[in-house]
Amino acid sequence: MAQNRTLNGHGAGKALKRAFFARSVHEVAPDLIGATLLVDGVGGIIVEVEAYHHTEPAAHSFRGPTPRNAVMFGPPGFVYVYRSYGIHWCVNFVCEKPGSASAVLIRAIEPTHGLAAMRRRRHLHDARSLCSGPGKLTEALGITHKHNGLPLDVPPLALFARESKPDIVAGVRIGITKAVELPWRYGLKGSKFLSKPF
DNA sequence: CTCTTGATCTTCT
DNA sequence: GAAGATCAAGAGC
Repeated sequence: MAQNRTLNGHGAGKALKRAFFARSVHEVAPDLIGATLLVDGVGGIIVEVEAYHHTEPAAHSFRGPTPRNAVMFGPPGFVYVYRSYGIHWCVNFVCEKPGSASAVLIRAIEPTHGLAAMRRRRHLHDARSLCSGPGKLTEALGITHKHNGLPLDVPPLALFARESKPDIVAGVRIGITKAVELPWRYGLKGSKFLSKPF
């Protein structure tokens, strides 16, 4: 409702607490489309995500715990940040329950808050290119290994619910070579801020 | 527009 | 030694 806009000052719904993630990753992933993610006040609307689960070989948790993926095996509502291809950072939200090792990879965001900071970090001006990919959005929001294991409902992280259910599209996940047939990628229909079209 | 390649960390073989 | 939940730049069409 409009009152929430003035209450939280972010133009989005109420703050999401970590309990939001204590259910199936396949329910959480589409429910995150339209939510607003902020890191120190910088971020925007989540428009693309992918679900991963330890029972499926594309997941980092498939072969059991390692120093890198330890957070995935912990409680829901925390962030798992990993190094991708030696150069980028990617951010996931842990779901379900301890040991279930499921998470949602955040793949694209529509920038709405702190555009100047994002442009400075990305050395780019075009809003459509600031957060249109998992490695791009972490750079724009300033997410690094220092954020690995932090709870999503405590500063510097903040998440706000969408105010109405958007049209969501699903498809196969991007950039993987195992379990390629699973349609576990979700996006905001018609968004111009996706990493790739559906 | 598409295709190729370099960057170089973590895990697995 | 090789592959991987990526990105940007350069070549070619």
